[in-house]
Amino acid sequence: MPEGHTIHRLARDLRRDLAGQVVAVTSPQGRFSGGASQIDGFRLLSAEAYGKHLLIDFEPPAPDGVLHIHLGLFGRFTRFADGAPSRSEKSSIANEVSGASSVRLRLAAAGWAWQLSGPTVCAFVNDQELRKLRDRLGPDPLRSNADPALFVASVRASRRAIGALLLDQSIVAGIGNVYRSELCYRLRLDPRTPGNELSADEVRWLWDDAVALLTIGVRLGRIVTVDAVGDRSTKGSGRRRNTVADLPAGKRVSVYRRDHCLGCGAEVERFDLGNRWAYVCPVEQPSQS
DNA sequence: AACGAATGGGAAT
DNA sequence: TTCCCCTTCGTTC
Repeated sequence: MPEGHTIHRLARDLRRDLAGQVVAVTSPQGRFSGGASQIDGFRLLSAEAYGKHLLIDFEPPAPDGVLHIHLGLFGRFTRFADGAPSRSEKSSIANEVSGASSVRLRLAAAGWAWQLSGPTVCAFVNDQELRKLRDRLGPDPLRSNADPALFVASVRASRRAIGALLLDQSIVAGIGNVYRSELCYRLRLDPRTPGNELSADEVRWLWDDAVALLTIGVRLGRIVTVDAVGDRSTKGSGRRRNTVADLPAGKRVSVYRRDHCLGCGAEVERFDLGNRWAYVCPVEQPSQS
């Protein structure tokens, strides 16, 4: 499910399956903004992620612009072999049979087909709209050319709570509700702390940890923010903890949606922060005031 | 069957 | 701030 790691992994997989191929683009649901036909039958060049946004490029003479997809909370891309829907896609099949497809977009090429359902955005956008989108996104920890100083400066200039800033895609692109609670926990930081009360080192630590966690998320295909047992990979910053291995369900996060803190067993507190639930361990993340 | 949540975000008020 | 959209899945009646 979709925080930045999901979209970057998806972009990688789409490139692997479809880059360089002529792709049949359709919208079984019929709700593709602008119409799928305008990019149907062109060669797919690349797929890239910027934060939680997925951008897909087609080779001219396809129209100028890119296919813009945002999964939102419910969106999902599913891969099928040889165009044959897999058995796990029962509901999708049932819907298609009944004539009420939930498939917003289908990308089909030799070997593989990908189907998108439930996205917030699926539209072909021109270069100007694309620029507008890029302009309202902050640095993405998963992009190698991202500038951490931008993140540090904007956080330290704001009186808003760090937990709200971490969800603001114009401050940092790609972090969602799980990572924000887990990042604050790992720094033993109350997410209600105003950004301007944090030291440059603390904010930089948040950035570096976001890079580490999101990278692991891409590799594993799921969010894991807890150190694997026996993992001693603390070289480098020393303070940095690197989560490298997958862990069993129930041991992958420390506080998010948990009743008790995985670290110390204290009862986890939950409160609204930026219109989403934030989770803290009141023992390990004591409030400042 | 009906309801509520869910790793999100934009538009309207 | 509040409302609304998107879909799936688990729980409750």
